[in-house]
Amino acid sequence: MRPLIHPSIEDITVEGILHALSDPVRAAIYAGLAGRNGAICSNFLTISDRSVPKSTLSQHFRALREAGLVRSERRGVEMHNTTRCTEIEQRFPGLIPGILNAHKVQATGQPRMAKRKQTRSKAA
Amino acid sequence: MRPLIHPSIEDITVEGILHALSDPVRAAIYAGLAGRNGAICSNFLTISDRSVPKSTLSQHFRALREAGLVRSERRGVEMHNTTRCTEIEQRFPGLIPGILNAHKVQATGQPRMAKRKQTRSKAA
DNA sequence: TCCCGTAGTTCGTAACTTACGAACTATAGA
DNA sequence: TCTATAGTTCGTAAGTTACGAACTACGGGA
Repeated sequence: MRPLIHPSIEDITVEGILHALSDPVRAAIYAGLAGRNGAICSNFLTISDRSVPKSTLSQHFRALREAGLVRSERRGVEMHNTTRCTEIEQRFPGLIPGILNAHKVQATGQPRMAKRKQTRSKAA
Repeated sequence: MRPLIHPSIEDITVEGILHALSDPVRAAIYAGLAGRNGAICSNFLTISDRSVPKSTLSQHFRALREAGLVRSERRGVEMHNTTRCTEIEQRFPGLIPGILNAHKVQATGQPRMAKRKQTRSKAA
């Protein structure tokens, strides 16, 4: 089994991060990891009411890891994953919060359709 | 020639935005558009010291447009393109600035490698 | 009105990427 | 050692992307 690849902070690219998080499953996994403080892969076999095959899940974790978003560590038979958001925040301030917030807005449908609440922007 | 497709603001997705901007050429085009206030496609036939074929460029503009990032308008024989960042900022606050800033950080190699300039953060 | 030049689009195809099942490796515990 | 659990890798089918060639759209003469 080939060793886990974790890019050093200065090798992390914006393109890599955006690409990794442009997939809805990976974005959900990442948001899930950021919510708790770490989790094992199999916690995400079901995510957003959708079941994800084990092999696909493994590839998604690899993508997140190699983009530098996640740190994975073997603990016995399990793989423990945590986000690297503190590091990334230092290198690219505002990037991850902006993305996570946008995903949240989209999921909860906030500005979406402006449910008769509409921050009273020029009531025209 | 099929008509230009501009998604309405509530149909714009985070995944779409991230995917569109995860391509270095598209990210550069978008940053270029955000810098000036609008430009025509052929302004980007050369970008980041790299020449981009016309057909590829056209596809990139289509991708940006259909992700909701750019508005294109025919003006005579040219296509005038502007970013939709004000709209997007309302729906996904902080997303676009975070991404643009991250690209800038990466391009100017700020935290990256800390070229002996290093904003004198704890001189250790 | 016709013709030409410029700006951008579409089509076809070759190259690349992704998803997932089957078969595998790694570890813990009995 | 045997078994169960957790995750990885491989092969392949399906999807996506890049780019040249051929096209459409528009403006400006003559």
